[in-house]
Amino acid sequence: MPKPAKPREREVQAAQEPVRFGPLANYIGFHLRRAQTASFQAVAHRIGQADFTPGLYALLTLIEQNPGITQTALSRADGRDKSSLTPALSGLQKRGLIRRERIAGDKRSYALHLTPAGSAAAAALHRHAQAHDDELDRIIGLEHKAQFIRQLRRIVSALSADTGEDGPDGEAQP
Amino acid sequence: MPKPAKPREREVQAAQEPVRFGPLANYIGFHLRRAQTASFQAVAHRIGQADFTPGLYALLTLIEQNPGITQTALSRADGRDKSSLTPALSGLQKRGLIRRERIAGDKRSYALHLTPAGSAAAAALHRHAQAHDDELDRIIGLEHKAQFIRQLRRIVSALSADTGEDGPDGEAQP
DNA sequence: GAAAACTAGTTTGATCTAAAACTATTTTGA
DNA sequence: TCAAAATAGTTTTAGATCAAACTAGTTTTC
Repeated sequence: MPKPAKPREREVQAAQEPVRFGPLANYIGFHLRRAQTASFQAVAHRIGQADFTPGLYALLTLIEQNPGITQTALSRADGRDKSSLTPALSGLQKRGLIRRERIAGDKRSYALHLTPAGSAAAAALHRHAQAHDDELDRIIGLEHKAQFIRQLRRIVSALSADTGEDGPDGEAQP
Repeated sequence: MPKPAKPREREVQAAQEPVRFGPLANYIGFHLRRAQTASFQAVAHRIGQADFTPGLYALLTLIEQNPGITQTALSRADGRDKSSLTPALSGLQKRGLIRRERIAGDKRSYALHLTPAGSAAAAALHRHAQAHDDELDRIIGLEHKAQFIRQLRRIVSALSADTGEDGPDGEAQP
């Protein structure tokens, strides 16, 4: 990502610094995407050294918190399509971080577990994630954090209501 | 997106409704991604009939608001890498929605403009976008909207500070 | 007790994305 | 001035994502 480095004068208005956002400036969706992208990139750079992405971290954590979870339940919890999980989980398995066990009563589904290596990786990633979220906490302000997360969750549950999804209803605030 | 349809009892804890989110429950970044995904999908379904994506809509609007903008400036304003814009803009040009004019003083860059067809498409999309954002407004509450957007923008500008990006500083609230 | 409907997971196809390498041009600075 | 550094945009590469089609196994229903 190259620094913009003082752009020179131009006859074309738009090449200058001040860009007009028009209706986008008032759209929650637009700012949501920009904030998410920025956050994603920041974490990705933090944990990219260890060959992880924020998405893989979320999978490891959800499996850690819910040993034996199935892929479909994991997909719902993570808000990603189950077909997206297939290659991600294969990768984690190939790296020896998770196990997939057949469930006795149902030969269709797998029970997912972390391996010891997976637990270790998760522990290391938690530290990075915590550091990143501390930064976000500073940006948002701890006194606003609870409400901010509540608002984000409300968006998730309201917009995916028609798809029957459950919003993250875990333990909310410390 | 299939409805989950009342899951039956299982011996595996995790297949049940209540999924534990652990540290993720308190991570702004996690909820940010989930909210953004949900919002993106909702808009995509709305405007998908017309073969548009939220990303294409943002490009059209930014070009509409900043006639003659260059691709690099557009990339910065939209928060996406310029290489991502190349195919998107080629598509818009092929569909006759934008023009790319060589800039007199600089043979490297293009000045982007909407065609009349592009303006018409943008107008139609604005209606969809407005409808979607009205829904988000209801979810967040108009009395909280300004602060919510301010928080999202703070995340963008704080996290991309090292990359030299400018946060969206357009006209803020109505 | 089958046939039909449903569920779990994978495969395939189409998009979208960032990053790095590359070409062409412009600016800088010694 | 002219070589080096910087900038605009494209190409290439690799990876992620969803949706739909598919396979295999399970439940429902008549």
